[in-house]
Amino acid sequence: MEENYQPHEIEAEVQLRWKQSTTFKATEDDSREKFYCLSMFPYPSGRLHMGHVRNYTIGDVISRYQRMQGKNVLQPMGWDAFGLPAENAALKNKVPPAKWTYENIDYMRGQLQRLGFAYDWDRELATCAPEYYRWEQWLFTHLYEKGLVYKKKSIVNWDPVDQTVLANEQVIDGCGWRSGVPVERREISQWFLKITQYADELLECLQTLEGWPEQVRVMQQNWIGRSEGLQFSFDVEGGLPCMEVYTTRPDTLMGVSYVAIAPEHELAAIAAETNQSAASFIEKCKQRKVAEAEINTAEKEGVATGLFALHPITGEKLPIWIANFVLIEYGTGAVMSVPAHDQRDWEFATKYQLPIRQVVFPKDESQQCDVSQQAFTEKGVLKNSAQWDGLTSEQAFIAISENIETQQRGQRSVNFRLRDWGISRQRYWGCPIPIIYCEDCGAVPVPESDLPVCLPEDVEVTGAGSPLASMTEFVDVPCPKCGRPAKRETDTFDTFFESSWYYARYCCVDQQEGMLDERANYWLPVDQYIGGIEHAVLHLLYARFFHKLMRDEGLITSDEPFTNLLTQGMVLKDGTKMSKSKGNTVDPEQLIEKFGADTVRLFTMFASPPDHSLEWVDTGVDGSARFLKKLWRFVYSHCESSQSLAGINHQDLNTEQKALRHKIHTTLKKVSDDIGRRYTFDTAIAANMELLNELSALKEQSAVDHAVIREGLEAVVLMLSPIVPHICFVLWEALGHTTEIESESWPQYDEQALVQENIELMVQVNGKLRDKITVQANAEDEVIKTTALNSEKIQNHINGKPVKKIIVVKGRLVNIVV
RNA sequence: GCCGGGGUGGCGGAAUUGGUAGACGCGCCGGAUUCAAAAUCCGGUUUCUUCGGAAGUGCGAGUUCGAUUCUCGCCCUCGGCACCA
Repeated sequence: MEENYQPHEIEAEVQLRWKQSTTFKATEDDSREKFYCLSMFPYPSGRLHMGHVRNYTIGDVISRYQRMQGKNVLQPMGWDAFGLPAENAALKNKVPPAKWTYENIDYMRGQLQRLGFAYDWDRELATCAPEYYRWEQWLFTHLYEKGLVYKKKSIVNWDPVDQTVLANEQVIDGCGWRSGVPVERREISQWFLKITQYADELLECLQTLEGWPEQVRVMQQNWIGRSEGLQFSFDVEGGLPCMEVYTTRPDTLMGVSYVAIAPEHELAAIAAETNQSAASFIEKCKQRKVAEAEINTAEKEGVATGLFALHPITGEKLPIWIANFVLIEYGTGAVMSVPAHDQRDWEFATKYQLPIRQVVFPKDESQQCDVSQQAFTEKGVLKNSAQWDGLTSEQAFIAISENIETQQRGQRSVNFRLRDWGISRQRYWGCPIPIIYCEDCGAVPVPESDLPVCLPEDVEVTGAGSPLASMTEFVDVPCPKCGRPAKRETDTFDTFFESSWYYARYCCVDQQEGMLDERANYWLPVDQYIGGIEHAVLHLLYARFFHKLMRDEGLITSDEPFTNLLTQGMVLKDGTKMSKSKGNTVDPEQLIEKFGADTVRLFTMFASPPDHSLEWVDTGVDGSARFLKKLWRFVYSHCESSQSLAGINHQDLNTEQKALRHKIHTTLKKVSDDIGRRYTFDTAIAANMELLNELSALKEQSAVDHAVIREGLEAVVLMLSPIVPHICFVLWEALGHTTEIESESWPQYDEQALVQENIELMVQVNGKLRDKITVQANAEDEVIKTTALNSEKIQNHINGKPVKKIIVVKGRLVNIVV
């Protein structure tokens, strides 16, 4: 063993040993409990950032700990390789996206390997490889046959110069981020996946995900947005088609004073034929942007159509208004407006002087309620509501709904905020949608035998639209049905498509005959998933949806993909998120070069618990490096010592030795809980630092001293091995072991060493700490009370006052109340 | 606006079930070693103090023998969602 810690030498050497021994290769084994630990795979952007390092270190610590628990652990890694940055880089550097991506993957794989993560690299996958994406094309065609896929027109941001759809984030001040020209709202035909058909199950299963953070479950719940209400129709004057509305407050039906429709509603178009102001208002709304934030801040505006709807109970004529706040996508695109009981309706009514009719009043009559100031949106008791007067909102919900149902005018129904998932992207670097358009046969899915539809990789990206559209060798194909000339779809899948099922593919990455095989059922569901909170809704919802699609395709048996979810906090510097644009990034590679991988791993785990944000402090890294040096030198001097090594018989130890063993085993107990249950790696590390401090405080004078210190050092090395695996690998061998530390079990604490003869108790007077006493661990309460009262300091604080009560908390404290 | 985190020394943070507030680390101060420096080691480090103590976990109340922890009302901050009828 070298006298000084040389991280770079030992890390390279240990990594080679792991590779030679195929230590982390995972194989299905029914005789052992499996543990599938997965960190969200990276986009190959070029180099790792600190967020990656933190994410993957957390996963690695959990994986290595579970391995020491005797579990059969799978920890894979791969690449979320399709996406827009590759096209941007291509434009900038004149490199094809495929080349750029594969080079980045090679570089970043090297970085991950230098960090020593215990991945089974045989299962590595990249989503841009045809062997991978062919199976999602296959699934898509199956979903098409099942009717879970459809094509419809939807409104998008269209950049007229770049000839492409832009994401909302790419529209800056209403203009394309690169072209700088105003974007248009354009209706484009796109493919959709019927995620709404799974809305109920996606919502219900959230309750079973007890291993997920409450925050993420709530976010998904809100996103799915289930509501119960009544859908019914208004007759419209003049023989026009009747108008469907949806409301969650049927109890307010008698307070309706107008009806509002979306500018895209069919009645709006009818009105526009004769009403010039309606026509120009609809035109104005078309100009507005798609970005929802813009819509929200826009002032409520509308125009009367001149048309009238008839109230389903009273027959009263209600004006129909076109309003910019009514969304065509939600419900029926039309709402019954009750200004007295809905704040939006109230604002609109106030602006256009429409009547405000209060029909619900507070249950508590003393409660203030003035609908001329604002809407009263709470539930209450009905008045001004004909036969329903006196009913509560809850009773009226049922009674009024039943009335409408009896009239056969509508029915109670459930609505979701969730909309179907638009998966078409007019972009090049993605998975081709396996569809062929034939003039006679329409949209025809590519037959299974013709899959995969490979994306041509050697292309020139110009920035104007997708290069696929102009590649006749890609586009021109015979129709699979009739054989006549047809055109291939040139849109690609949203890249969330690839990331929705990669976790399953890792289980059987070499399977060439099918999407998944029986090995997926061995490993799934993922026992521990780790990633950023930014994926709380999109990725984690799509993956749950895909899991159910694959289940219903008969590919897997479980209902949910991820049993436990850990959302790691952001890496901050100077109080804000590390990012290139802010110029406050820290390059992990430079840190590894300076300190070695173990120090970087140690610091990222030590600085804060994984689910909190991590404040990066450069000098903090020095502390972690110092600790590892200290550990190394301690083991070195221990091993160089000429002291012989005795056996340990706890009963025969002296007080100091017993105290040290007590520290060793309480630390073992605490760290097992910190790493195994709490995932607070920071406190686990702190406890080991404390233990090492105490071990080094003992002046070694005997073979038994030497043995107790040896026991402590071995415990520290084993406990830290999931966090800093390289140094622990070497120290374990230095401590005389001939087997690799990766085959060791997690150390167990010795109950006998936890027992103490004497314990220290806090003594409080009126809840304030005044003294400490030492008593026998098994002392009776009476003895403890007497000892506490005998203390001189305590007597000073009691100061002759009568003692009212003495509270003894076993093993902790005594509180004397005077 | 709604939902969810969070607010503790100079700094990152600990205190797991209501029971020693400030573990561990950084920084700083003092000392040892050194020709000197780096590195290393030892000691100190919440504030105030008449050196007896006193106060102290965003602010204000409350429950309790005892509150960083529980309840109520505020303030600040971070994150998410947002015209969803």
